[in-house]
Amino acid sequence: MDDFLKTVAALNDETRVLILRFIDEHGALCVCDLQASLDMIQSRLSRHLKILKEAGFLRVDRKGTWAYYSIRSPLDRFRLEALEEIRHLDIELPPLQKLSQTGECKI
Amino acid sequence: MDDFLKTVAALNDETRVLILRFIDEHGALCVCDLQASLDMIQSRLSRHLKILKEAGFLRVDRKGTWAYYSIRSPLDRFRLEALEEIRHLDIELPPLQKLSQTGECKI
DNA sequence: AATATAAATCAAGATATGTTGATATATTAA
DNA sequence: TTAATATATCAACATATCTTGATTTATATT
Repeated sequence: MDDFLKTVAALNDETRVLILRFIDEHGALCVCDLQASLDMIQSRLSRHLKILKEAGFLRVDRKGTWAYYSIRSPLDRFRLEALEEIRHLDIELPPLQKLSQTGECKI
Repeated sequence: MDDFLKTVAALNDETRVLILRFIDEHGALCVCDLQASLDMIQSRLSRHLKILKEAGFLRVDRKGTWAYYSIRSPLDRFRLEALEEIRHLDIELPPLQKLSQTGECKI
């Protein structure tokens, strides 16, 4: 029950659904990429990324000071169905700003 | 997005998961049946049943003063997957007390 | 119509969750 | 070691959600 509730709680926020969808669309992204792309302050993103990670949706890979978040794989059936459902939502995704790649990352 | 969040918010509560699972197990039940079976006060149940109904999981059929709640059918794919996931949770279901049938319903 | 019963709604308080700005931690480079 | 950068965490506040007991609404019975 706890795992299910944690999973569902993670989905129960518009910000997190957007983050999940955005990472689903673009693959591994670091916090500053997301910050620039989604126009969110860092502490806010960090909080939501942690919740999504602990709910089993995301994984983190550290490369130097960067933390790259990507969709965890494999996802179990329910989480996969949730992600699929999110893919079909009419969400306007802002353009990707990949600052970490161009070295422009100056939060 | 709103529909998805409403659906997910409805699932994001232990009480509602139990109610959903209980009705899924026993079929149509009225509020006083649930009250007796789940040992919850009426206003609490009424609130959660409304949330589950408005999230598309339950339907209501009024018969006299009784309101029978049952799983809405057909369920769309995601809600069905959620229900299936809930079926596989290790939830201890209390025994059914069908007061409305025996005329013992005296809230 | 008056009464009783089942369910819905409301009001108040307690708890949880999200946001922000500030601070702490960790890694890299000079 | 010191400074800089990316990320994580904390504290404070605002908002949302859940619970309970009281009240209201709707239906049925006398």
